[in-house]
Amino acid sequence: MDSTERLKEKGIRPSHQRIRIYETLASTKAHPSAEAIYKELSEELPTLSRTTVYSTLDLFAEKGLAQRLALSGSELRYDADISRHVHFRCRGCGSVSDLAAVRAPAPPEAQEGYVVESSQFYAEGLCPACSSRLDP
Amino acid sequence: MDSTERLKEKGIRPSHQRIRIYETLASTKAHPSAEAIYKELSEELPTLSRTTVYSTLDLFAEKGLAQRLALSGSELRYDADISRHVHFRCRGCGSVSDLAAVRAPAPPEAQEGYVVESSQFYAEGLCPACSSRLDP
DNA sequence: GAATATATTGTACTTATTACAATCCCGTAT
DNA sequence: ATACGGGATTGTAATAAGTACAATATATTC
Repeated sequence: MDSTERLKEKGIRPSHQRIRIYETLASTKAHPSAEAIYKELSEELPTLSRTTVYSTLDLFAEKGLAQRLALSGSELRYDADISRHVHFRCRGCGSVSDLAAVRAPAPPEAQEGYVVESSQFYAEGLCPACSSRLDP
Repeated sequence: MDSTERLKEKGIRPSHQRIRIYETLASTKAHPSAEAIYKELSEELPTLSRTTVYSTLDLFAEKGLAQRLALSGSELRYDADISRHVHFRCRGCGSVSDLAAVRAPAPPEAQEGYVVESSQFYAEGLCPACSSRLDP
């Protein structure tokens, strides 16, 4: 299924900007921030505005087309892979990757009165490159 | 054990500011931000600086005296309860609470080359007050 | 008690994000 | 086809969280 269909399916009007933002997000495993996506697309779409990128990613997260990742780094990161998986943030280089070998916990059941809408499991530490660079 | 001992135990010099910041953090279940702690202590310690609060909380997190919580809200929150438990952020009022009934997952085992130093599991949605206010 | 190290303060700055008003663009009804 | 209306996009300005840094104060060691 192409990106246009994906957006429609989630009730999002598939404008050119939205399609390109989605495709950019979906084509990487780097878990980019809004700024990273903005930079990536700036050449191709010189009039693209930061505000559009921010609000579009926000919309994707609302509509369940992407995950919003709040990690200890400063900026929010996004992931077009909405399957349940564990994220890892390296405090050495700031990169965010998937811990594919780790089974992600199921979303918690709500306690009395709580409505759970999403959940996240993530770890922090050193990635292979940084641990060999900093540790030994 | 008193706060002074706790700080010493973790290799933190127990200055007056640090002790009061720790006690403030330990006396609440609200998971306050640096700013919230700063405001709370400002009356009592009029010369207290934001920078001190930020760097002290950072130090606590480094030394394992507190958990740093990165949630989808804008600011980092802190928790003096370092036991493994699940956090919940309400998108209605922004409050952060513990989901006591939910068993927190164990820290993930590192994949080849990764060094896992900490991990977090959290959920988002509506707290009891907001869900009855917004939903029905 | 002097010398040294560590902690705190205050200010300035950076960076991420949001607010908002103006403009643009697309789909539909005339 | 063309005009209308609403959502989408843009650009600028503002806010808010966090960090850098140099000066000062406080504590610790000799």
